[in-house]
Amino acid sequence: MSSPIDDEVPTEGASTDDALDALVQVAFQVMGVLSRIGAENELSLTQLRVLGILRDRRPRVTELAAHLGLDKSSISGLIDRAERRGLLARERNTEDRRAVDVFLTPAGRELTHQMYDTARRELMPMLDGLDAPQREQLRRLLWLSTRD
Amino acid sequence: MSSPIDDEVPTEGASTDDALDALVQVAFQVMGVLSRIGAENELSLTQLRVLGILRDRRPRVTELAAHLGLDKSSISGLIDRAERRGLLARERNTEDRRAVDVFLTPAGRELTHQMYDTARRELMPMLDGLDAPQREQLRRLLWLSTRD
DNA sequence: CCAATATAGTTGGGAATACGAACCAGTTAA
DNA sequence: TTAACTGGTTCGTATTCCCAACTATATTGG
Repeated sequence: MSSPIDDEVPTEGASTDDALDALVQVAFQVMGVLSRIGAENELSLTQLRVLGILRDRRPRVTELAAHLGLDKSSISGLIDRAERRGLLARERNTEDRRAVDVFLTPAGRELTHQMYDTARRELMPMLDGLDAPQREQLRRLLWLSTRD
Repeated sequence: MSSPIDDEVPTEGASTDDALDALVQVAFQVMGVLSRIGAENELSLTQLRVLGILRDRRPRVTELAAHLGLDKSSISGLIDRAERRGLLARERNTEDRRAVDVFLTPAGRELTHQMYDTARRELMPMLDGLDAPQREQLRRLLWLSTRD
């Protein structure tokens, strides 16, 4: 059993792996920043995400769960706590009265906006080494990655 | 604010924001993948990270905590459980006998390797839209971002 | 039209994560 | 050699997340 690292694939190999490595590194850094900003406002990363999703949506609980990749039972408590803090609210859906819509309150919208502003400021330095054309390039490259 | 004559200086706004947005999107996707791979092996994202860090290091507990941005008290239990599963081990540092070094067992190394292999395969599709030169470019751009 | 079935959300139990405070045990400084 | 400091663990608490069980509403088939 030798180390299976020795494969020398012509064009696919090293460049791709390194790009992925870099991507993972950056991903963790981004999470760190978002996590910290959340913590400063007594919000978990997941709650931060919830607020982010609600910025431009009014999903029902199940849709929210799907977005987050979580079980719907995990969402209830999450919503409870955020609702208790007045950041979001529930409302019974009128068409399907089993369903519950979730949406930001004005206070929640305000806080979300403020946090995402902070996030932008704090993430900015990560791109310090890039000039405008490089940023544009990065955006285009990453844009391709998220097209699903 | 829009002097259409010279597009040199004030291109800070939209391009940067969009690049950051894309970055955050991708970061969440990456986390999702890693998280799932961890879960398939009954490991939390944090534990996955611990194993990843131990691949090429033999830190003491405090160093590990610093790497993860966690309190050292959070690390003990984490190590306990992974140690109980035989994935890593502790050893009293001989120079400073208060300190405890943490390192992978062969089994832990094996599992880590296998998971990171899977991760590479699963993250690969994210770069599907990019050809080799673009990947190289991405790597270089992101590389700059992680230079701290 | 109504019983069987499916779906939406909540609740409760249990394991894991993370923090801070309190606590030993070793180390360094006064 | 005390006194102060540092490295790790333990304890108590809050949160997150899953699964299973449950209630309420919707849908379907006979």
